[in-house]
Amino acid sequence: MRNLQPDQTMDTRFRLIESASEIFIERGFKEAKIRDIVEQAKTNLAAVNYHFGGKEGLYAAVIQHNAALAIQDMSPAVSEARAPEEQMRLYIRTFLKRLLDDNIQSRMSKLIAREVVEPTAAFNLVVEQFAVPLHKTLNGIMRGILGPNAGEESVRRCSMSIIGQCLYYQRARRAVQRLDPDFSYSPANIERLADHISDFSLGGLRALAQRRAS
Amino acid sequence: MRNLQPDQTMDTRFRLIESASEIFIERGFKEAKIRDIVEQAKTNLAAVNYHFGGKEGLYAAVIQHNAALAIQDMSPAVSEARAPEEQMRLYIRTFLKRLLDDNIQSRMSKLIAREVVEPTAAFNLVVEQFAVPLHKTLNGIMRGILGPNAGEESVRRCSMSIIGQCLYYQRARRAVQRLDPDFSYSPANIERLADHISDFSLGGLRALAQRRAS
DNA sequence: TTGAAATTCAAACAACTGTTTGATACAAAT
DNA sequence: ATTTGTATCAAACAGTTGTTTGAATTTCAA
Repeated sequence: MRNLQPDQTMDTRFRLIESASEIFIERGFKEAKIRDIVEQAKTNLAAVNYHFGGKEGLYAAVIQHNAALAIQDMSPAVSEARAPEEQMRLYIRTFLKRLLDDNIQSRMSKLIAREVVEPTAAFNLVVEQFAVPLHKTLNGIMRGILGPNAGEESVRRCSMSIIGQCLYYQRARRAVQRLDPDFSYSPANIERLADHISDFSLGGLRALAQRRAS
Repeated sequence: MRNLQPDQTMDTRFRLIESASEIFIERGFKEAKIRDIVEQAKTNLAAVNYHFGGKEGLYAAVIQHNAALAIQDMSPAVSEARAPEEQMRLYIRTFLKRLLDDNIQSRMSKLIAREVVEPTAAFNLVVEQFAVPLHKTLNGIMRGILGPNAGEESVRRCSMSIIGQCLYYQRARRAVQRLDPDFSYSPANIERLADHISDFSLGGLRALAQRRAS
């Protein structure tokens, strides 16, 4: 049974979750090797099975841990800004930053992105609990721009057009670097990229809204 | 040494390349198991090493073989249509179809898409020889719509916005199905999806072109 | 037909990787 | 101090997977 005193036990658990978070995010569930995780956590190979029952248990703990860290500001994009156009800009900037920066707060977004593109046993949990709400938020913003007459189908496809653009820059990093040698993943350039995706998408949305109006 | 007569040798080589094409495309290089490939090819485990020198050699042969099959109509989008807007529609429809249909002709596009998202040892070859030309074609179309005053950077980002949308529907299939239960990967719906991406992107491009003009 | 080269095959090999084991160390409680 | 439960560790285990081996078979030219 688990012991919550601040002793070595908790330290090992914590160190394991920390290094596992990094390695799962970097390489994905299948390619992440337990031996690499325990080495980085400065503990023994058997520790994963002892504390988490196995690799899958560790992965579940990683999701739970990072969900708790991110839950506070998971969807901050909507409430603050007023016009849906500004909500969208904020949503895109926030999402893209999380996919591409190094913050601990952003880990859950990266885990979700992984599950979306290469599902594991935790797919249903992660999508149901995190991806669906995020998507619903974006759908709401899309509807705000497209207007009340837009069909649900059109709304969802616009959301996916935006998500798709953002994910591309995360998943296809090496190809991006080759196809656009000037491109940099610096914070400043990520801002500029978010602006491009926002401008591009806003143009697309307005065109769709207009077409529907005619 | 290789013998080109139409005997059992060539049959085995051919069957191996065929089943390997399917399995590499379906699961990716790392997850494709030689034992599955040889079983589907109805031959022995050692055949891969005998005929191709190893898994990597087989993968290289798969790329070469499918490149030869697709080379004839790799970039047919540009020449036929006149207006760049129509070129773009055709490009998107063709690319999306190839990513999502079951044609043998489309295999090379799927292999390229895999390399873009999860590079293997063949990344440089594949990107240099196939992805770069495809991208240049699309860049040309983008420039046709954006006008001569658009910066190279803007052109490239628009290309990537389009590619990103298309790749999303291929790579995130399971998430798409969950987030949009009505969505179907039927040929008819793929056409409609291509229309959406085209409309959305055309709106974005026109907005960018206009902003530049002002 | 015969013999050499090419091909196929079952088996073994070797490296990798998640899991289990049994011994040891440590902590807190009686 | 002894006991008990917890934690750590090195080692072994078991399954998977790419590769190699050596014998058997087939092919084909002389």
